[in-house]
Amino acid sequence: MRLTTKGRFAVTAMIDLGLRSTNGPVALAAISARQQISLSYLEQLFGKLRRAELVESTRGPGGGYSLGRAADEITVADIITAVDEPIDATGCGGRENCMGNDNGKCMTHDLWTALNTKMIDFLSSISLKKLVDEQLVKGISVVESPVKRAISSAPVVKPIRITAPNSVFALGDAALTK
Amino acid sequence: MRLTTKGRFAVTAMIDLGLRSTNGPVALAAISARQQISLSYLEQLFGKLRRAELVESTRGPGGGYSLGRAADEITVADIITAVDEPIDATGCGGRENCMGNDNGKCMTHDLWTALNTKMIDFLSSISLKKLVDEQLVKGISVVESPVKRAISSAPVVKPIRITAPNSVFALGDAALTK
DNA sequence: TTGAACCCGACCAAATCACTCGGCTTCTGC
DNA sequence: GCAGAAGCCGAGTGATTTGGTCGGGTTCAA
Repeated sequence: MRLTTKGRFAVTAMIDLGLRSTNGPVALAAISARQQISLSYLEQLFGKLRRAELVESTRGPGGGYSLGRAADEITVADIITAVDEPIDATGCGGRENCMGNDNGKCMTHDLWTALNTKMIDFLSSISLKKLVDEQLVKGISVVESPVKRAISSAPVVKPIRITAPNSVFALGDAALTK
Repeated sequence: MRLTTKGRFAVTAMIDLGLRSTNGPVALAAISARQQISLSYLEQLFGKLRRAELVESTRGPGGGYSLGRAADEITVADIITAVDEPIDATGCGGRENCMGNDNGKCMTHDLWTALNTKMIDFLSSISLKKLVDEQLVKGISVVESPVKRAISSAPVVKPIRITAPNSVFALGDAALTK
């Protein structure tokens, strides 16, 4: 499991979906507009999320995506592993033939799978529902999006795109060690 | 904070260092051989670790690296942020001018810094000492490396290099949801 | 003064990221 | 029954990161 902005986009989009999927499917175009994520990129991410059965799609007009199962049965780990699909990276190929040093099997193997497991456990302990509820508490208005203003001829606001630095989990204001 | 193999290499190397730094500094060449990490790459990583004061260097023959402070005062978060130096990535530039949607400030900001903080807290709760002790319990032999065999004319075993898939925290055998 | 070790910057191939484009399929509503 | 809204899909792309090499330093013990 890697942690990049890719995963962050996915989690963000899933929360947006979780917030609004109570009445019918949500169109990617809406999420794209709200979260400032490119539509085509969202399509790619949701393709993976759908294959992982975290979301379901409804085609045709009025269609969109809905959650594949209850929000409290989807974890952050699910989402991130779905879009990042890492497959394998124990460092030593996979089998314990990673010798070449003194002790039989390489340290890296055991060590990293241990830390790995901890991370997975942790991210698995955070459900989508939890994150959605946190957003609701913060007073986000989930009003049925007032998409009235100039139905098709809006100036479309320039995609600005902040040359997104793709590091994830950047340090916030809370002074860490550094 | 990103989580990539870079961070994994750094953590692995630091544990190797923690395991053996009881008697004098440890040479990068030794870590390179044991952990199968390229020497020059290690030099880059340790350059950053040194600048973050997580390790100290001793130059000249017999030199090497030692821990910059006690192993229980170095956390995994310290190590990863030292080598990955992410600077910023709240998605919305940094200030709360990330509007363009209905509600004043974008959801992404609060949301991700929240998750971010959780991750930092978690990784900050794991000390290097903890990881080192875990390795010791597993019966790793930290015998003073028997580097006697053919002092300089060894066949050097081919660097194999498993075309390392650089995903980090790959899923172990423990069946996750997927 | 040799040589073991760290130090440093330039450079590189491959992969990944974030994204675009263009064309398609499916389905609703008129 | 067809226009169009939506999802679906694959190819391509520039920028960045990864993981690494190379070549030269500097420092210092023996």
